[in-house]
Amino acid sequence: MDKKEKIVHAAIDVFREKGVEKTKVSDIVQIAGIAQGTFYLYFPSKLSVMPNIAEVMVGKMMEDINHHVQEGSPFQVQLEQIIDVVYNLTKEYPDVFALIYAGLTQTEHLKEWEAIYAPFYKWMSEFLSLAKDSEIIRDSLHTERTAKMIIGLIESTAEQVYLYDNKQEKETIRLQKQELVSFISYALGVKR
Amino acid sequence: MDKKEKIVHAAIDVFREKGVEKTKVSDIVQIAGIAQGTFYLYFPSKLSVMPNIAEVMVGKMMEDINHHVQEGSPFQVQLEQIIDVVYNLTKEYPDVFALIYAGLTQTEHLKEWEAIYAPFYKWMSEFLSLAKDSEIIRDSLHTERTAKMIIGLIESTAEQVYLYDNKQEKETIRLQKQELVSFISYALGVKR
Amino acid sequence: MDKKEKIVHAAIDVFREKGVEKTKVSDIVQIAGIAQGTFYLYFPSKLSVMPNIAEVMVGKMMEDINHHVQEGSPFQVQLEQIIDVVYNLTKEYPDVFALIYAGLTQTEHLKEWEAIYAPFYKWMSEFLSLAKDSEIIRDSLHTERTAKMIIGLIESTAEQVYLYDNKQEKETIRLQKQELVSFISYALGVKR
Amino acid sequence: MDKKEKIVHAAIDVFREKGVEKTKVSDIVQIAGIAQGTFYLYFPSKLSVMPNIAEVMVGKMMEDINHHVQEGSPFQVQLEQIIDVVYNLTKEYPDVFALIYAGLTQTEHLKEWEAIYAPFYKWMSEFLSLAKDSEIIRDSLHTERTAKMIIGLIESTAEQVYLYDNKQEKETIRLQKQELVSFISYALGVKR
DNA sequence: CATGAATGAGCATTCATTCAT
DNA sequence: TATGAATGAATGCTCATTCAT
Repeated sequence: MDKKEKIVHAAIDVFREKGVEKTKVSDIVQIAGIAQGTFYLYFPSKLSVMPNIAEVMVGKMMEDINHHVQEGSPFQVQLEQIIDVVYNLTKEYPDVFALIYAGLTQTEHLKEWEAIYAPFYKWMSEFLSLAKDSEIIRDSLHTERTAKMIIGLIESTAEQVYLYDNKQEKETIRLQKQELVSFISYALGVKR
Repeated sequence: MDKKEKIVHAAIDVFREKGVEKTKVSDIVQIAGIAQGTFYLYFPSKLSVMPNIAEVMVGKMMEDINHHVQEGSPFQVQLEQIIDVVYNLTKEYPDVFALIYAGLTQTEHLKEWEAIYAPFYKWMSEFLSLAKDSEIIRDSLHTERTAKMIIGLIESTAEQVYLYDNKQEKETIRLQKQELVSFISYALGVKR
Repeated sequence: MDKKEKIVHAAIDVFREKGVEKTKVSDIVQIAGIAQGTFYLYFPSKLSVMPNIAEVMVGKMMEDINHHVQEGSPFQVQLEQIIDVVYNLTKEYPDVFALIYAGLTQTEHLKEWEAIYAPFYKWMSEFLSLAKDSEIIRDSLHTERTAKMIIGLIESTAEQVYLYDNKQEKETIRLQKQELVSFISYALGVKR
Repeated sequence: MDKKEKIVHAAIDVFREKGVEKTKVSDIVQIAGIAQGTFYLYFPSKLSVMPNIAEVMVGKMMEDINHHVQEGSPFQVQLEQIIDVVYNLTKEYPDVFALIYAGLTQTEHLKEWEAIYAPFYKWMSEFLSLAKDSEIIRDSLHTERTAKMIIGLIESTAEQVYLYDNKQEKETIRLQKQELVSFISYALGVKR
């Protein structure tokens, strides 16, 4: 792992623990095990690490998707698998996405968000296209637009469950997921 | 308007203009027209104003909903009106919601979020209940859970449109909204 | 107890607990159970309470002396009783004398110290005079000067025992006191 | 002279001139010729410099003792020389000792006092031991305990002379010293 | 490339003091 | 007299950034 990667991963850890505002560059370099000055060889400022963090997180997301969503499975099952991936990542990194969001908001990097999220959007679009071609979902939907909606929907519910609500019970989460699968299935007009 | 309100409204203005991180307490008190020390009589820190800002924003939201959503109108029209309200608020305060979100994440106030958002959740639940009772939407959905989903969905798409995508064209936004109405209508199993 | 007395006693408590520098006027008024503004009706500043505190402490000292030193007892016994009084007060208020000292140093009130301590000096002078007249102690000593020395000596050893040395054992303290009695007795040329 | 030493010496100067309470960290760093932030690399706060100041002062004391107390001289003469050293230092730094005392009281460093003063205590103990072995002073005294007493006694009289009493006349001081020499000589049972 | 001691502008925060009630 | 909310000057302290090694 090179120095740059070390910094990014250290930043994720520290941001998670202390929040963006309270994190000092000195905290990051300490965890990264490098010198204070070295940080500035790779990043011009604390917040400029954000896009790289986002990239890492989206990378994780895509990796998990590729690992856990089985192309052969029925559409609804794949949908559940996608939801599981997003929920699990949100659970594991309860606030990193919020953090990225916050961090990006505070800089001029917001525009990069689209580009960073592009792989996930693209994957979802293709997933929907495939289903549309196979006539599994309704023909009237616009795959790109719908892809973004679904991703936003899954993420926002995941956050509601793992961030806002004070630690819900397993059963509640299961019900919530089921409701979400139904909601999306109906929305897509899945033919059973 | 008492001092506390003055601070909250000044904070909204300054946060919008400069972002949370770059805002100094001195900026806020200057706009609020009070002394530096007075701020600390009401709030222990800059970020602790966040929950109150959130309250104000949700208040605005509920007010707009009550003004613009006509109870007599057909379900789909009301749905469009709700979406318009959320989109317009997001457009008017493009980053305040992001800010609240970010600000809350950075403090321990995240748990208050649920309570602050409660009025909106409740309104939406009742809106769905009514429609369910009138057999306008499918009977199988759970109104509370679905209410949260719809709110999360509308907000996340609104943010995608007004925050991430570099200022979209009007036409694109219109299409996006239409797609959203369809998506939700299908999801709810609206009987036409 | 009138307001002024309340302030002085509250100040003693708070100074002991937090030290002079870290004590806020607001702490004092809170303990005194009066309003912030009321403080300034009686004292112009935090440090100006010091001389009154000193007075209270010297008052306590004189009171204890009058209670515990028996005029009829042999000289050495009375000496031990004096030492006990000073030691016990130092033990009970381990740092108040240091505090007064510190507080006085920081203002222009140092000169008042002499006046405040005067009763104790006077009492000790007379105690020595009496003993000198009765030919219990050597005739060559100057009672005023020696009085101050003895007081300084007893106080400094008391502080060494109760402030600096990390909480000594009872036995050590007893030995120390005995040594002190001997020391002073020799110094005064006590005839046995 | 390294940065830390610079800070300590600057602090002594500023504390002497303005008193502890009125001294700002910015005053110290200005005299020390370093940056504000640098101060905090070496000391966590203004008062935490105190133990180091104490060390410097005790260092000065020992140096003067070694210079001015002649081992060959008669016991009484050496005693006078010790008293002169303490008096002169107290005169030269009329409030630094008070300051240290005050400063230590206000922090948690009081316990360090013993360690810092140790060299002086040790020197005095040995001085007494030697005199005891040579049968110059009475055999019944405990050297360590008596050493502390004598040091406390000399210091407290010096402070009475140079701090409390409003600038005494030379003659008064001479008499006071003489009285002190007598007092100690009797106390030690010096054989003439 | 890497370091980490030093910097000092910048800001949050405090708290003695006031004054309208 | 008594109050305590409001004040804002004063200051401690932080921490991103630099640069000589």
